[in-house]
Amino acid sequence: MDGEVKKKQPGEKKERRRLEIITGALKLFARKGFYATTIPDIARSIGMSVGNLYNYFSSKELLAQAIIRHISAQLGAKIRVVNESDLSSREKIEKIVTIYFETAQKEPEMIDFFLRIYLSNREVFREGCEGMICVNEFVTEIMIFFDDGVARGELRNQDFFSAFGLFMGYLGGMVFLAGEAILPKPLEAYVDEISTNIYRALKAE
Amino acid sequence: MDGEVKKKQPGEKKERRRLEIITGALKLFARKGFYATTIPDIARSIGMSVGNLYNYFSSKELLAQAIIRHISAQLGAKIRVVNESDLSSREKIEKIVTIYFETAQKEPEMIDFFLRIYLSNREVFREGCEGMICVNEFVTEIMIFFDDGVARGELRNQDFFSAFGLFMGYLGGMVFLAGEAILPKPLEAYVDEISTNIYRALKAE
Amino acid sequence: MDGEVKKKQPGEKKERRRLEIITGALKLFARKGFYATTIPDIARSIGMSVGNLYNYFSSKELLAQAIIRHISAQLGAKIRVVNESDLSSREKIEKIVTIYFETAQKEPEMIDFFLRIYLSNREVFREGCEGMICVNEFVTEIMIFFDDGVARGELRNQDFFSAFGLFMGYLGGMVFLAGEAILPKPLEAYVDEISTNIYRALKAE
Amino acid sequence: MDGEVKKKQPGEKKERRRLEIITGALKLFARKGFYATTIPDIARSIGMSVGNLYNYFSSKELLAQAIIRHISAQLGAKIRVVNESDLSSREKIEKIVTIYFETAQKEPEMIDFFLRIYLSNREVFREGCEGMICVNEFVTEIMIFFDDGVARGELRNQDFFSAFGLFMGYLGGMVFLAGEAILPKPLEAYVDEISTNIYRALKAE
DNA sequence: GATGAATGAGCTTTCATTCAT
DNA sequence: AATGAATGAAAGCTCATTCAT
Repeated sequence: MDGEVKKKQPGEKKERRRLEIITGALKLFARKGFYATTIPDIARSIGMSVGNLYNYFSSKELLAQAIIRHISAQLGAKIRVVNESDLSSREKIEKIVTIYFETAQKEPEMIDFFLRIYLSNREVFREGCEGMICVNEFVTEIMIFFDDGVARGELRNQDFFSAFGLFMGYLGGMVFLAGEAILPKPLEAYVDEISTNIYRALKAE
Repeated sequence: MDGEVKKKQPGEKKERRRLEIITGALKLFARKGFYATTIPDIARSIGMSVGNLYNYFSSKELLAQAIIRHISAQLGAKIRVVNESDLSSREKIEKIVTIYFETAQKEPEMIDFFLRIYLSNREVFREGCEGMICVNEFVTEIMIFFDDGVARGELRNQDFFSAFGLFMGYLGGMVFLAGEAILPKPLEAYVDEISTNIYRALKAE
Repeated sequence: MDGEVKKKQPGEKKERRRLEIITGALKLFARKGFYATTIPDIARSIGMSVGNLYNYFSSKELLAQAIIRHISAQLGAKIRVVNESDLSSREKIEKIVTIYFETAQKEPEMIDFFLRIYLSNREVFREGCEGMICVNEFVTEIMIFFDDGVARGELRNQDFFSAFGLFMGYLGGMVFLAGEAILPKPLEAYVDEISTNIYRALKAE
Repeated sequence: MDGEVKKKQPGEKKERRRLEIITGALKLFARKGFYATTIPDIARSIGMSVGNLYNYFSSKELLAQAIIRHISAQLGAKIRVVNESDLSSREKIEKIVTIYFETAQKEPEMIDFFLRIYLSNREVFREGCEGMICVNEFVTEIMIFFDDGVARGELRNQDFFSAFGLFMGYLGGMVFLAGEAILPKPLEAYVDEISTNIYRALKAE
């Protein structure tokens, strides 16, 4: 009478489909922008009908919001690993920069969506992603990294947002420049320089 | 110095009208985004007919490109003044940060357009603004600032783009956070902290 | 009286479900109109799946037609009681008016469906409810009332439809005005006046 | 300096186009219903592009509201002529019934729109036609007819809406029956009988 | 130069209906 | 009998752009 009843858990296969949509839409949005990507585009790219797509996400905006939550969770999880290690702040910075750039290299759509869709089309996220709630998991990990560093005496105690803006603005800026094919060297080649810059900016004393 | 023939310089009044369009469109684009702003919107906002507007800019994209060039020129000019002064690099950084934040405060549409329209809707600038040519004047001034600092031995010699990404990514990130009303303090209150962070990251030794 | 085999009577439980659908759909149609009511709406409102609903009614139109037949039967039955009484025509008119208004008050969806769905969306009833066959039971009772009155010498002998149009058009018009909250008095307050008007119009001499 | 300036009166030709749309849309709405008539249908029927139609009416609902106002004005004007004559109430009733039926015969779309679109799809008129304001001109004339009759002692003084419901419900009902091809005789053949019924119902004493 | 009516492709979204389970 | 995911045609509406005046 309590043997796990599998049936009727509202998802399972539906959850898989949902993820397919998110992944497919993410790619298109990142490549072409929010407005230049149409719902038929997305549906076609994953072999689903327009109507059915709407059974999963009842508007284009809601889909975009699900995507940013997805990205935030993915990136957050990767950084959590770093936070849970016992590296020094200097080493953690390098790890995080590496993670960010690797992601930008291997799954460019994730970072691109973040930079070009989420940060720029605020009207799309106004209702449903107030403040930073849709990006909460990611921000939280950066906050933990920073607080830990301060607690250990490795980083200067300053307004979190000042440090956050430096860290994320810098990385975002570099990925943008890379995307525009302006950088003379490949992104990875900058890891050391950038980590050093960030560390110098944030370190104690 | 006054013999110049006024009439028939290919523009003059036309040039004035052109600037009106740029200024009006800039405001609307920055406020509502590229796609949500319509040509009739723009025409109406400056009391001009759609048809006539097309006599000045033959497409919405070309108008947007003219705007970003305009912004780049404005910001570039402000930074040139700093570069031409004989302040130390540390002081110049503070000046530039102040200029950027003041602009964000007083003419938010300029920075907003840069962050939300130019950086994000790349498809709009793909043809006509390859690389950073439309933003050239601004980038050049930052480059001059950096090279001077290095030449004077005040800044570490490193890849320019690494320094540029730090500087502009950081400032852009902070303005974004301010725009989202996430910052606990007003933007100006961060000038010192941020300038310090940037200087520490870039300084020699 | 109890030997009847319960199982396998081609309906029984099926008949009960059918009625549930009719009642539920009636409410929604009357409230929101034919086109604004969706099949999923209806299914949800009675806790049935869309697929299964189609086992009972193979199209939205057929469902609407079943509903109007249902209403006609209900109203017809109520009027039959009046016809079978031995009241005078004057009294019968008053009874019928009262029944109509009471129904409009207590089960507004019945009258509303009649006025707003059946009378207006003729395209829905074009095939399947030609003429007045779907509303036959109701019309028949009005006809009986009229013929009786004429036979008894209480009502003037005239074209039935002229009398029918007066009777039903009048009542429908009043319910409409009531629904629009235009009437200064509650509907019941008009029973006497209206019955008098109808009687004067139809009475012999 | 005061010779009538024709230019720039906001309409003229535009007004003509507007009327074309109203007339064309009226026909389609009356024939197929509000929801079954599409904007492309309407545009095609008058040889205009969809986009341009929206320059005249910014929504389907607003178009429908313009139509009912148009109809009300037309019918109101016809009845006004009767009101301004010095016929007896009995004769006026006959005139009005004749006008109504003639209109139903010659321009059936006007009466049909009134009965099937305006009266039934209230949601369409909820915002913009509150109460009876869109149908004001017509109702006013009926009110004048009634008040005059009472003032002259020809009609019984009773609640106006009771009389209005009788008059208009009756006529509407008859046109409906005619439209359903249920009447054994042509509509005009009923004028006398109906006028008599109405007169008997309303007359003094 | 200036006007704004006109075009029409294209967008997001809806929904009756089907069908594999 | 029952489910609800899937389909896809079609709807209302928008807007960059053109062009006759």
